[in-house]
Amino acid sequence: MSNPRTPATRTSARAPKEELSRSERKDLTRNSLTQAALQLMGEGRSFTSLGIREIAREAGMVPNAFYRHFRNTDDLGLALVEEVGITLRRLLREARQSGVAQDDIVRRSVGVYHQYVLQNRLLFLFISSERSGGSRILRLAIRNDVIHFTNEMAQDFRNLGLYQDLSTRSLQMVCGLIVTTMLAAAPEILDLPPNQPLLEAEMTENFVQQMQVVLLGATLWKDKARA
Amino acid sequence: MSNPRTPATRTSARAPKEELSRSERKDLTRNSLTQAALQLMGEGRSFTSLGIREIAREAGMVPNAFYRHFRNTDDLGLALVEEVGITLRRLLREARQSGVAQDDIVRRSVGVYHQYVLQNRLLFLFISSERSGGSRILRLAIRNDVIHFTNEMAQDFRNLGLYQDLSTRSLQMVCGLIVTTMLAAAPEILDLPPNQPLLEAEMTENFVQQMQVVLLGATLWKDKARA
DNA sequence: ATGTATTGTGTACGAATGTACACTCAAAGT
DNA sequence: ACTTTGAGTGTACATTCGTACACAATACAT
Repeated sequence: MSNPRTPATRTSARAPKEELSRSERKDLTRNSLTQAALQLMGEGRSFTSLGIREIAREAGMVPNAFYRHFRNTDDLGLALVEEVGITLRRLLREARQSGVAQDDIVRRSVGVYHQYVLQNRLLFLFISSERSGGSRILRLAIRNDVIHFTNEMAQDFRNLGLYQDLSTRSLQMVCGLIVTTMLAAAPEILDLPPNQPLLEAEMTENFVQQMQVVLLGATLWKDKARA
Repeated sequence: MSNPRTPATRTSARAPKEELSRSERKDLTRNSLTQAALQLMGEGRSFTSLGIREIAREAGMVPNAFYRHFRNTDDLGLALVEEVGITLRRLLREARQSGVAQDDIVRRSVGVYHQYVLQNRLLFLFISSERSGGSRILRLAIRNDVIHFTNEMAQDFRNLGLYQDLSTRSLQMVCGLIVTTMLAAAPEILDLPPNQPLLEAEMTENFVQQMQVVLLGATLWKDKARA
């Protein structure tokens, strides 16, 4: 009982509470770092203003542990951009599934998008801020993801037989317009005070109409007229 | 010559080099503070990451002098937003003057806008970053300026007799779409590497076509169809 | 001409930051 | 069973930050 060199009941913070492999545990803490960064941005901080100590503190670990996962904050930012890519891809997948051959497609899609933005609040906040934010590296990386997203959307339109008389180039151009409008709507959705159905309806209606204008223009777009 | 208490040739940094009234000089240094903040943002910093010392240093003054002009960095941010309002207003004015009753209006307007963004590089950088940036106060203030800008554009359309069959509400909706597209183009314009006429032409062409799609949709928009 | 208000300076201090170095200890490899 | 590895800890230090206070010097009001 009275062991001379009692190492018992160590109050170690990294107690192996669950049975997980080393790399699994590493992935977990790494994730908690990225989530901590997102959380801080959700509290009104911009990414470039985040500090290593701050992020580590929010993630509940000692500052130095940060370096076991990222070389610096920009490195963490790139990890977040990866999550952006995944999230946008998932959005497209969900949109694909949620039926497209209905009347009132636009209003339905806008609703789906609205919900998706709210459900992925922090990530869309990150996208919106950093898409034209301070770090050039992140900016370009996000822009790249958005381009991919746009092109996949164009491909989906193709697969669905929509706007068949548009060239691929023009289809991408139109999808770019749609995506721009979508992304511009995100910060407004996120800034909307909750439980204000009137404001929300007004914003949504405006958004729907803008989409309809774009699609109306697209149906009448003549590729031939181009030089 | 050998004056005992020689105060001569003081190396005072605030030497009254020119004949200016006090308030004029104050305005000048205040301006140099806001410009210093813009300059720092131009070097890849986000607004919320700027510090008082940093801004003052860039402006070539001692940290404490900052407080003679602004209570904190957010206060300076609001001053920048004011400049945003003025700049956008000026853009509309220039657009108004640069002839509207021409063929190829869109391409011409896009060119004017492109030039304007480049000429006001730092300010558009500020708008783009902070329109969905970290500080809620700045975000909403900028959003307000953009709404005003949009409505003035709609009014201009009215005055020019364009889109006469659109209700004011719909005209504003369309102008919102145009402004969204314009502002989304700004960061791409600013990130474009210089002396790459091919890339630039491609981007411009895309932008022009998107505008044309929007305007095409607008001409065919039927208000009556709305409930 | 004299006094006052205001703009900018100099010094100072506590708090926070990035990161280097040495450490612990459990998991993985042998 | 042992060694090695690597995630996380603890301490430390130079640097930077925001801001308080006293001060200097000049423009303005009287």
